[in-house]
Amino acid sequence: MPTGPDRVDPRITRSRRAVLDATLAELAARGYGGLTIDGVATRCGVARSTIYRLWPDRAALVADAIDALNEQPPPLPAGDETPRERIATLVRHLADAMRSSPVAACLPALIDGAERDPTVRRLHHHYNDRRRAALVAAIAAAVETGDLRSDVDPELAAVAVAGAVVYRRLMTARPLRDDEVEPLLGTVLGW
Amino acid sequence: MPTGPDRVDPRITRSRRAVLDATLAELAARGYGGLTIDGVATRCGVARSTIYRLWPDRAALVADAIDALNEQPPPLPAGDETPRERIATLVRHLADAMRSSPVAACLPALIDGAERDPTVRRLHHHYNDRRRAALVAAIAAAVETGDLRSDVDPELAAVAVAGAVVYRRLMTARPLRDDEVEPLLGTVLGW
Amino acid sequence: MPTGPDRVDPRITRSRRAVLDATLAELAARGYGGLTIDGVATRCGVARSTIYRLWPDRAALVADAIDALNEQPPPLPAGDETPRERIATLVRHLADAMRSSPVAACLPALIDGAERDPTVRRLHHHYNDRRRAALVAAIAAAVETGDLRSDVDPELAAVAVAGAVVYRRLMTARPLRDDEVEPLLGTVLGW
Amino acid sequence: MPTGPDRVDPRITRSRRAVLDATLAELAARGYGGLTIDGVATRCGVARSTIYRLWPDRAALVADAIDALNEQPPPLPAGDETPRERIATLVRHLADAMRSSPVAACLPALIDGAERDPTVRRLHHHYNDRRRAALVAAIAAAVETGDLRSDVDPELAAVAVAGAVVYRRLMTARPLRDDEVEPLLGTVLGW
DNA sequence: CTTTAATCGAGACGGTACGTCGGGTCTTTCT
DNA sequence: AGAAAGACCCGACGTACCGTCTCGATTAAAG
Repeated sequence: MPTGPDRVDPRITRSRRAVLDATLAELAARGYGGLTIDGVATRCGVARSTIYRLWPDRAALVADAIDALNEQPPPLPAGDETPRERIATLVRHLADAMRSSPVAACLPALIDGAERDPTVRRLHHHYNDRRRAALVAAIAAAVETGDLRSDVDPELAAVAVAGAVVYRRLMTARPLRDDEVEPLLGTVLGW
Repeated sequence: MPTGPDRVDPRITRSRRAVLDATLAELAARGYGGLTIDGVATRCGVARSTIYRLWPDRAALVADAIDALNEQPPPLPAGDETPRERIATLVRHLADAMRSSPVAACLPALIDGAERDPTVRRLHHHYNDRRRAALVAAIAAAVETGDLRSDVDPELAAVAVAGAVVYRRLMTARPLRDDEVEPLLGTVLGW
Repeated sequence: MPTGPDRVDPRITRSRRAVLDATLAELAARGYGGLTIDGVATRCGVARSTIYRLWPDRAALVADAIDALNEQPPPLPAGDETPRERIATLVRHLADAMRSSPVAACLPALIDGAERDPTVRRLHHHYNDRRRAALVAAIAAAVETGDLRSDVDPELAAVAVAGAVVYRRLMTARPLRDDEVEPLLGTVLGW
Repeated sequence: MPTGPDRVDPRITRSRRAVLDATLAELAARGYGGLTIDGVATRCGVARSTIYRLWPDRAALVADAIDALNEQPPPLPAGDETPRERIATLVRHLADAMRSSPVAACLPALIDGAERDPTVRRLHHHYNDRRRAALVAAIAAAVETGDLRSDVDPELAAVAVAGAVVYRRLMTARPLRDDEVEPLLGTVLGW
């Protein structure tokens, strides 16, 4: 009987998916330090021993879950008309995410986890860099087309704009609303 | 008739101080969810029972420690010459803090704690609002004196600048260096 | 339909036995009021939580241990020749027990425990009644055969003889020696 | 310079008395292992520090209390007519004591304490020997006068009678009643 | 009387045990 | 052969006291 081409037991795939989802939910609900294998198992109705069979320890599980969280390709708003509109769209998208997406829900846990675990830190920084890149590109394009002053540093500008949105989510009681995006861009980019 | 002496046992003050310091250190080292009364007691060489005599539970201790953390008035650089210089000083100060201060060490824990505990949340937001106020005032003054365009919203501008510094600390591997402050202000405020 | 296998996890039986033994040892060493779950756990190298899983609290554990202590059927010397010899054997056996058996080691703890806890009291009295019954029967038999005066009350005679042995163990510095048994019977039963 | 008449601060005498009484009450209520300085202090309304000032530790306090307990000379029924009547009186007295006196209330505690603490043991045995002596003397007198067989060993007979009374108090649910004293003497001494 | 000195009540402190909860490892049983 | 169940050890929780200790506040004795 030939061994299949790396066939994986469907039960495993099923368990894997359920556990990862539950892990993200627990991460959002209890944070990095509050996450518990037992909590995850209870949430997804799987036995603890199953989790321990599939991941060596808590750290590996969390890392795997974060990976899964970020690999879900965010519905990138593609092919906008002008750089200016594209920037507005991207920031609005980010502001929206900071108010309701799974990533935002896990953000405090991610930040805390990044502080304690090198692997989490690497993932966290990596995915932020990737996400920021689109904004940097749009801003650079705007500089290119003359929509922005040429002395604008695209990287710093992107950090400022994204930073404002993140800051409002993490450091204040009021996340940035959609209608505050335009004033923000007006103030920061001089529009 | 003068108010009574209201003497407080010096042993209490001593214990209180030691425990709060240790709590902040543990918060920085293990995070909000990882903090443990046992850990705090061990770190400062105080008996667990002493901690429970002075605070009803973990939550109260953490809240108190955060309060103590913020009430140490940071050496505000006061009375600068021009608004412009004052802004630069404030931001440089913030960038510096994000690289080395106790507050920055505890920041991930604070963010995580704010997400889980309403009291921590209130404190966290309150102190951030207070700290940001100085920057807002300086920017408003710059608008007043014409150093900044009149269409600049001081609150949003402050959020963008502070947000950039915080973003670099929390979301990337490279906190903002001092020599990046000027380029940041150049880009965001058009200087 | 036969009763199910009713298998009990061998680990449980093992822990149970170890804990009960240690409890008796602690009872002998520290007494009823000095017994400590921590002490028992330490003595038998079992985790405290294991004890709490098997018994609801200290009282239940002690009661169970006392039960176990008494259920080990003492090697009753059975089927002696004459009632007279049987009485002597029984008393010698008791005197011996009062000098060295586990029961004697725990006796002060049992008496103290009986004074504080109704359950212990019930067990203590029950097992004493049971143990005394053999002596009462032998004395009654001796009365029957004319070996003892007919006005001897077997119950009181048994109490006097057993009482003497117990008294010497609990109230004096010198437990009754084997060679004192014959004189005791001579004096009390007129032999 | 002659030392004063060893005056002792009346506050001390007062505290001392109150504490010793409370100690005996606690011994009766909680036993030797359950006795607690705090319990004693609470019971007699004295501060813990006062107790610790007057006695070095728990052991000394207990020993002192036991001493006080036994030094209250029991109202010895003196000068009876015949040895036989005197014996009956003494045993009735003991039976009575085993049902209601402070000594009987503390007896389990004393037995337990004697097992753990050499000092308590010494006191316990000493006072029992003293109390038993009267009975031994009365029995010896009865032998002398021919009221008892000459082969009766007064010491063993006294132990048997006293032992019966003590046994019924400590090992059974029914302490010896007054009307059981005569049958007991009838059976044991052949009356 | 007032001063002086001791006793006293109060309670902070480092500990230890309580009984509870839950975490991660590993064994046993079931399907 | 898995997965589910759950026993095991460990450690933190918050509570209750214990015995040590340091305090001011009282109260007795001496001047």
